[in-house]
Amino acid sequence: MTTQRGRNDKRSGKGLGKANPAEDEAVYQAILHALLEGKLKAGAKLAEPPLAEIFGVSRERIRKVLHRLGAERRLEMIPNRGARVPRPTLDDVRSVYEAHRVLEAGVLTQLVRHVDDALIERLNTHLAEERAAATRGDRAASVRLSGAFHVHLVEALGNAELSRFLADLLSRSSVMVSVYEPATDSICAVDEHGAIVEALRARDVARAIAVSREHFLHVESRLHLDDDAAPASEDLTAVFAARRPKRRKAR
Amino acid sequence: MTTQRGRNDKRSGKGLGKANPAEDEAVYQAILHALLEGKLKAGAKLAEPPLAEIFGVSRERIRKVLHRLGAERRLEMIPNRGARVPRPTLDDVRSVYEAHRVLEAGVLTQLVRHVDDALIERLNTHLAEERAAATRGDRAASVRLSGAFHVHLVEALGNAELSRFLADLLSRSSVMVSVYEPATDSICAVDEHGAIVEALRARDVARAIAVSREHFLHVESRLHLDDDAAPASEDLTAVFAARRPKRRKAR
DNA sequence: CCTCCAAAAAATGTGCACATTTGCTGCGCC
DNA sequence: GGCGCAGCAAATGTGCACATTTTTTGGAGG
Repeated sequence: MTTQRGRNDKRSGKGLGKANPAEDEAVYQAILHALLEGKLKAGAKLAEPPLAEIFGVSRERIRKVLHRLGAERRLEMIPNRGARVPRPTLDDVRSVYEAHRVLEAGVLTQLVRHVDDALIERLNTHLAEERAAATRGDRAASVRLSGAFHVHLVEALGNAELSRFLADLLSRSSVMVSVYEPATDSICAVDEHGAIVEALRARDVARAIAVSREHFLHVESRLHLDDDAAPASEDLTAVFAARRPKRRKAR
Repeated sequence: MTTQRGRNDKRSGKGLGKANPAEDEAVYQAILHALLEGKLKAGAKLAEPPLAEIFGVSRERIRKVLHRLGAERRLEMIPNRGARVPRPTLDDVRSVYEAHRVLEAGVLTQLVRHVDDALIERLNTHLAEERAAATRGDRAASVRLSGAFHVHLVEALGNAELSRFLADLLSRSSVMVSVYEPATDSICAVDEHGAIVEALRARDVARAIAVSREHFLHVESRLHLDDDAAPASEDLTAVFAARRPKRRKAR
């Protein structure tokens, strides 16, 4: 039976089985970036054919990336119905913040056992950067440095698992910012970060945790549903503009 | 160039695009189970063709599952070189245990704020089960219940993110047990679990964390490299025996 | 005008045939 | 006898042609 199919075609092996891992990564990074930057609307559908066209790669390439993002819980995959940008509920967001808060409590508990002057100094250097960014009104840098502070804390433990958890939480919460925008420009207050460092320096676990807890509750309380605030584009072509040559015959 | 492909063949659409999500899941679960049970040797290669033959599914099916397990860091994927069972170093194991310890410290900190009689009662019920299993010498149940205790703790917070982190850590550590066997049958001592519950009941954060910490350090100290202790089978056919009919022509 | 249903269109899922790469074996050469 | 390299076998990676869904469309009936 097996239908000896007649060696149908075989284009001049141009870019066929060409192993190009970098291309996968490029598409992955592009979509991930768009997600993290909040350029994609919350419930938006990410269909394979258009993306394949936009990036100029095969549909399978796109498919693989989409499923990967789904496995990382960055996209919502529904069998036979494709990928969508998740639309987190307010409880989902609170859940992420709470997880971060709980995790940091554990980190601080462990950290007071290992504080040394070098660590305090590194943290203070970071605080100075944060203050500088806040002073000159650089909002983008402030957001970035604010998250980086917590990363510094967990990385001080040198535990890859914990660092990964935090990175996971942070990336998830940055996606959510596009929906539940944390108010105006009042990101993590630098003072609160400073208070954490101060408590660490004093080896005062209870106070460090208390400050950290207040800090997070403070941020959480600012969450509010900001429906129309997200101008995230609807059509994918605009979002991923100029990512790939999009091989048209012209040119 | 564009290769007018000549509609080569088309077998009698037997079971071609047959959507069968359950089959993916079955293969995934089978391999995951073998991994968690420690039935797979530490550095073993998991090649696609043999697995496809064993499970009686297409190679793509296997491939997808393998990559998924790789994304979950349960398998070590090397481009163009396939999947291998990871060979964790002693530091890797310590890292997992430390992460668990830190995480639980945070969980306990948060938990003392929400303890109520119902929770204490549930935990005590669980402790009774653990003691019963220990008394009747049921090692399998003891191991399972011992892990379940920590799951109970984190689930008491009702935070999906944190629960997922713990599940991740637990599944990772159970794989490692096959290499660094935690001594004889001295798993988590029930007494230490009881002491945690007792501290919780008393709303004594510091003591709960201290006990938990001691508990984990206790377990960690028992880790040792047990080279020859793992009789994990080498050939895959034996490991996955009788999983799938392995459709031979003979009915 | 809305609802419901059938047919068409589009999108997702999967097996297969290759291309490419890796691993291995054996033969020649130093 | 060992070392290196050419050739071969096996395994991985990828595009493509379908099958199978899902979604949209269009029209008949209430």
